[in-house]
Amino acid sequence: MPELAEVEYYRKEWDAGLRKKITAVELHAGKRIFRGVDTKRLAATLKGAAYTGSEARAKLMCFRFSGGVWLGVHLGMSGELRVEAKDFEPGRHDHLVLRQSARSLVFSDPRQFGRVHFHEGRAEPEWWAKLPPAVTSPEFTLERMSAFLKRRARLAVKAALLVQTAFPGVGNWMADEILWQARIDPRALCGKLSRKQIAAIWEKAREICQVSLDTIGKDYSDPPEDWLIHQRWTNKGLCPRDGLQLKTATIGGRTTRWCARCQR
DNA sequence: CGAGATGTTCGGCT
DNA sequence: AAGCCGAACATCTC
Repeated sequence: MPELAEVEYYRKEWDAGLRKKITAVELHAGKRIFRGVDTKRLAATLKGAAYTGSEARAKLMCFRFSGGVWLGVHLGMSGELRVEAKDFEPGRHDHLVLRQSARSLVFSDPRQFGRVHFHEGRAEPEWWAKLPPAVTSPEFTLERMSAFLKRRARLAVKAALLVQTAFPGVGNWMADEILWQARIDPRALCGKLSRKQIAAIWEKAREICQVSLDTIGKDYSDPPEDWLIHQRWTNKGLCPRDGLQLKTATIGGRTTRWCARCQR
């Protein structure tokens, strides 16, 4: 499920436990989401620490704890964060449970494409510090984005939008949304895009990221009614602009839907 | 029962 | 040699 805005929404779920101490940690050691992590150390370190704050960047969340403890969570394809009762009994896919006196903070992920990061120390860990500039940030300039698309001249634009080093946080539905709003055929090669088209992608990418954060990211409310996402994911699949049946194909290894009339 | 799912990474090919 | 593609990862749902 989670792309940029969904990740921001899930991050805030754990706010219920802010400034409160972790009394116990329960986890499924050896599960894929903990690959590369010393789970014994993680559990021992978090126990007794207070949850002091969090932030989301791209599709990654970072939770901070007293004493210089950093916990990263990537939700992968099927991950979610929840808050449960203090005596909640973890299910099969509840791989990480942080107990507090009044509640349990839960990371659940059936498919386990998600992952947990862990770091102790004063300085930001590399997995958190080394993320590219957010699409909504001033550093995400038209020049920077154009240069990237030029380097990927032989790549379909849909595939380019999924490259996380260039469009951090953009996932499959956002990529389709950007191209639909910018009226560009997802199969178009980056090298063939006009300046005007590149400018449209830049503008729409920034706008869609921001509006998604302000709706889905805020309280999971719906983005504007006329967006493609409502047709793309939940309805029959008609272009919101002209009612034409959307096309479906695999582009960049992912299912892509677009309108053959208004996207060229 | 088989196919596909809002993601990332790796190995192999050009 | 960078860049591109498909497969793999693990599980559930339609």
